[in-house]
This record gives sequence, structure tokens and C-alpha cells, in this order.
Amino acid sequence: MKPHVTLSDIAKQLNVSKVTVSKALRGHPDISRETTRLVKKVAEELGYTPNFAARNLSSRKSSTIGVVVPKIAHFFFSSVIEAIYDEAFYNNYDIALTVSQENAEREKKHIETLMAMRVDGIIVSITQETKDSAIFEKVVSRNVPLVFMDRVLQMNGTSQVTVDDKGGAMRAIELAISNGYTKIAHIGGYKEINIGRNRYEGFAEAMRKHGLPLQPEWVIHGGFGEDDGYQGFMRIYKSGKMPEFIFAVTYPVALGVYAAASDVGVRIPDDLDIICFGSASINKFLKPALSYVDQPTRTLGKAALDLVLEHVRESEDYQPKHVEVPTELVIRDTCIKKKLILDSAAK
Amino acid sequence: MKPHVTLSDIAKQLNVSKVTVSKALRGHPDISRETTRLVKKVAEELGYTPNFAARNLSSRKSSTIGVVVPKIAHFFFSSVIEAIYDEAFYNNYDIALTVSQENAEREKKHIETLMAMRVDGIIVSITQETKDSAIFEKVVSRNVPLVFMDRVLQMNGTSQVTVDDKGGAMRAIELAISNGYTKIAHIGGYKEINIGRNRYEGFAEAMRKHGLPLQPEWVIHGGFGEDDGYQGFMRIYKSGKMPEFIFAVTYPVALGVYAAASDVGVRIPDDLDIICFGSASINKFLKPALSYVDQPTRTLGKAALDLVLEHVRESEDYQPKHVEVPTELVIRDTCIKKKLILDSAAK
DNA sequence: GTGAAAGCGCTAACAG
DNA sequence: CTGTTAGCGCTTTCAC
Repeated sequence: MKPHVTLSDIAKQLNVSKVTVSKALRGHPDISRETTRLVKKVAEELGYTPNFAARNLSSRKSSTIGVVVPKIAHFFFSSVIEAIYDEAFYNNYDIALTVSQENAEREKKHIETLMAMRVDGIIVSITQETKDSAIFEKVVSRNVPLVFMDRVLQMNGTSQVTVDDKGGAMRAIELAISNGYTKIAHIGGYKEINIGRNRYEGFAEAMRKHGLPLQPEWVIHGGFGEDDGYQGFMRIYKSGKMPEFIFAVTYPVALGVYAAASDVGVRIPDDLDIICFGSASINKFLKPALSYVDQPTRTLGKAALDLVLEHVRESEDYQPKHVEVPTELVIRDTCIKKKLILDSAAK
Repeated sequence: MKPHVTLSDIAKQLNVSKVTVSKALRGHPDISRETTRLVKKVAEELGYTPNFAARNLSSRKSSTIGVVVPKIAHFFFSSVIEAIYDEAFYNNYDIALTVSQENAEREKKHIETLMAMRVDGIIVSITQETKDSAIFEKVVSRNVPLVFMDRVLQMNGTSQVTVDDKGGAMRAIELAISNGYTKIAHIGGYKEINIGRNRYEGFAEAMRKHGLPLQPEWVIHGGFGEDDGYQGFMRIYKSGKMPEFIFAVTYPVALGVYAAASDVGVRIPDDLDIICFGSASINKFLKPALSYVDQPTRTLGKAALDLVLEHVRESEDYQPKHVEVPTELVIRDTCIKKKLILDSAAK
């Protein structure tokens, strides 16, 4: 069996040139309707499959956007990714998706692979541990459009799509305060990364604004996973000084708090109330379902893709942008006004 | 700025040929250590990035495996995918991941893209609605190694990796029976797809074996998502004939049952007990945590990748394989022996 | 409307 | 050990 049908095979059969076939297949207006029809028919019959490697090499573009995310088994990312896919599909682009597993070295390797693939642009959400921006500088110096998404690095020549982390955090804390809480803890992410830093700052600012002191025992910094939530709670618990309320930096961290609290017999939300940043589709099945600061994942994914494409298309002196999408407070079974209700009941 | 550094640029600078550079960069033993060192040094200095399109075109291979899954925001798939990535990484392969969104048309398009990319092999988990195997026949006829994973199509020339759906389902039902239940319902998947069919058959066979009749009201067939679970429960509920126990075809379906049950005031596991196929990392935070038939997702992903690579490497007359990985019953807070305990307490 | 020529950047096969 | 020769399959000019 001949390994692969090529343009020439079709051309030969029709007694036209490769060029005609190439153009016809791409629907180029140069070619007459009749010829186009014929070419397509024969291509179909022969079972022609274009060779992207050849096409990309020759055209110097790939019509694919590279994506690097730290995790995939995670509601936030898988949801954003679906949105990116949909938007790419709609724009006739392919996505080359890679997963860094929160590992900076892998991240670097993936970006190198994407550049070697000559993707038209790259969207990345950095790992927890990414410090070195060298690889990203390299991307920029190659004139490959680069968009940071959610977890970003501040860099010239790159666009960014983030959520309003600080504002969202502030409103969450203010909700807690308006519910009567004053002993408020924060299990936060690394401060080196924007989402960790900004959510912390929103927390701190809201506290300051309402004259509440920050207790060092009640401010924890760590990673963004369940384990980190578990450990974070335990550190607070063992300090002997229990807060009334915890603001968790991510949904998984909040889940970790649930697990830890349950292990030591602390009841949520009665003994300890909680709110977090982000959610998951399974939240409605949690008892109690977490109230949370909603991150519009689809908006985020779509915005990220639109930004790269914008950059891809405008070429030369494109001015990178920073898009910040707003958050929304969603109230479920935690952080509700029960204290106030109790207070008024006591009267 | 010169768009891209090429082999020739390096070659020129060193006064050697492109071939020498090419070989040196790939660590070919032909080239002396000294030359190799020099070449690599210059490549680094110049910021050389290989061009995969050119490499693939010339070598007629891509060192990448295509993957098509129906969903990504889903614990089962995201976990399997992580395993596939890890195994590919370990074997120096790249993964081209695509998501069909349970849409057969997209699935087809993705497979065409992967073939156009000349991936070395393809792993696919078909959509709920995939009927037509034509596109897969095309893959096989092109001699592209094809491995079906979890959701499979029975086809000559393809390998398969599945879990022991029937056996797992049987054991789940037998557990329920041994716990004293006789009124057992099944909210199942489409019977056209192996996982739906086999889990149903395991259920049916276990029932038969223990002399329990199948009530038509208690056997529902539908999709694999939360909605399907919700609807399925409601159909059973509205039939007026409530079972004591439900076997849900997937974890999301079970979640849908939770939601529906909660909406109509049916308590789980007291009024209605349940078990399901598959789980999720958040299960431990559910109240009650679901007992389930565990699918070893990492094993599945690794096996799928190993199978494609095996096929890729053995070329010619490779005999496709069917690997079936065993399941395990995991007991959490549902389907426990409470009925027996009650019985003995009553004596 | 169509085609001839040239080349994208790399590797395979062979020769030295 | 190194280099020469020939493409891989396609798209781009630019003629006709």
C-alpha cells in the first residue's frame, strides 16, 4: 500500500498541476468551480489526507495555538480548557495542549516543544513554582504571541487575562465581616504568584479597612491543592487559637479544610465558617455546599484565546493587553447570615 | 530580526555541513564528542529551536501520539489523561490531545486533524453517540496504530484497553444483595456502548444468579452525566415504585441521583442506598461518601499508551491486543451492612 | 484560470 | 568521522 496519497497523485490523475490541486482544495478563488469540484471528488476517492508538516513548513504557520496549564484534573483548568477549545474550534485553529503538572522544568520543556512546533501563539498558566522567566523571554524574543492566563508573570510584550482576585477576595471578607465575624483566617497560596498575592492583599485590605488586626497564626501561605488546605487548617488548629472564619485561596484548599475539620471534629459551618475562591461542578453535592467567589472560567478561556489570535493577526507593533474579568459572590450553605439571625433572635 | 535560526546558520558559523550539525544535535554517535560539544554550544548561543514540521516531514514520523477523549472536565478522563501524558513524557513522545465533547462530528474532525499531523498512533475513547466506524476504518487502513480506551468499538486491527465492567458491576450488585437488598434498580448508560452494555449485563447477570427479577421500571438507560442521573432517578421516583437500592453507571450519574433525591426528600442511604461505577477525588468530601467500583485510571492510561507504542514499534504484522484491567470494590458510607446489623439487632 | 520554478528546514542514504 | 545529494509534501511567487 502506498503510504500516503499526495497532491501529486491527485494532480496526475486529473492531468493538472499540483498547484491547481492545492488551491482547489483550499477553495482558492483562482480555480474554477468545475475544477474545484473535480479535484475534491478525486481527493475524496483517493482518500487524500493533507500533510500538515509539509503545509506548515511551506507556509510558515501552523494554525495552532499552544496551551500550557499546570493541572488538568482540576475543575478550574479543565473548564477553562474546554472554553479555549471551543473558541479555537470556532476560529479554525487547533490547540496543542500540554500539562506541566506544577513542575517548572516540564513547563519549560513544553514551551520549547511548542516553539519547535511553530505554534502561532501560546497561552500559559504558570506553575506554583515558576520563578525563572527566561523561557518566556525567549518566546517573546521570537515574536511568538504570548498570553498569560490566571496565573501570570508580569512581562513586557505579553498579554494577560486574569480575574479580579483582589476585589473578589475583598468582597468575600467583607461579607464575612458583615455576617459578624471578626476572627478571620486566610489559608493562602504562595505570595510569589499573582493569584496568591492578590487574594491575600484583598483579604488584608478588607481587614485593615474594618480595623481588624491580622493574626500571624491565621495567615498561612502554601500551595493550591487539597493537601495544602488540610495542612493549613491543621497548623491553625494546633496553634490553639481558633478563628471563626476561614477564607481559602482555592476550592481544593477549602476541600482540604473540610477534610481536616472533619478529622478533628470541628463542624462546618457551626464551629468554623468558610468561603473560598473558585468552585467546582460538584459543589452542589457538598454538605454544606461552599459559598464562593465565582471565577468565570468560560469567559477566561475565551478571552485568552481571543487575545492570542488578536496578537497573531495584528502582527508587528501589537500592543499587548491586560484583561481582567470580574468575579461574583455566590452564596450557598456557608457564610450565611446565621450569626445575625441568632443575634436578633436573642433580643 | 531573522525569523528563525536554522541548522545552516549553525553549520556556517562552524564551517561544517548541515548534516553534521543535525547529527550532533541529536547526539548521533557518528559525530565526535568535540564537534558535538561545539555544535551544541553554538546552537545555544544562537538560540536555535528545531523545526518539527521540517523534521517530521523529512523523517516521516512525528513522535507524537494523538488522543481523543469525549470530556476533559471529568475526573475519570482528566486522570487517565494525566497518566497518558506521564507515560508519553517518559517515552519521549508528545501528546496531541483533543476533546470531542461527546460529539461524533467533532470526534471525526479531530481524528482527521491527527492523521494530517501524521501522529504515530491514536488513542481514542469514543463519544456517547458514536455509531459510524468509517473514520476509524480509515485510520486502520492508513496503518496508523489505533487503541480504543474504556469506551471502545469492536474492530479488527485495533487494540483495546478496558476495565472489567461486567465483573465489577456483578460484584457491586452481589454486595448489595449480600447486604439484604432485593429491590435493586440500575440507572445505566446507553446499551450501544460497551461500558453501558457491560455494566448492565453485570447487573442483570448478578440479579439472575440470585433469582431476583428485573423490573422494567427499575432499569433506565441514558447518558453518563449528572443530568442523566437526575432524570433517571426522577423517572424511577415518579413510577411510584421505589427500589431500595440503585446501581449508577458512573460517578456523575450517582451525583445526579444525590441531587434528585435531595430535591424530593429521599434520604441517602437511609431511604435509598446506592453504589456506582467510578469515583472522583472529591468523593471523600461527599456526605455520605459513595461506595464505588474503582476504575484504575492510571493503569488504564499507561496501558493505552504502552499499547500504541508497542504497535508503533513493531510495525508490520502486529497483533492488536485487548487488555482488560480489573476493578476493585471500595466501601465508603453507602452500601454498608446496616440492614444486617439492624436485623441482628432486632433479634 | 492555470502552471513552472523554487524553496520551507530537515534527515536518509550513501560516499568518502 | 564528515559531507554530498536528494528529497519529504506543500505553498508561494510570478509568468503565461
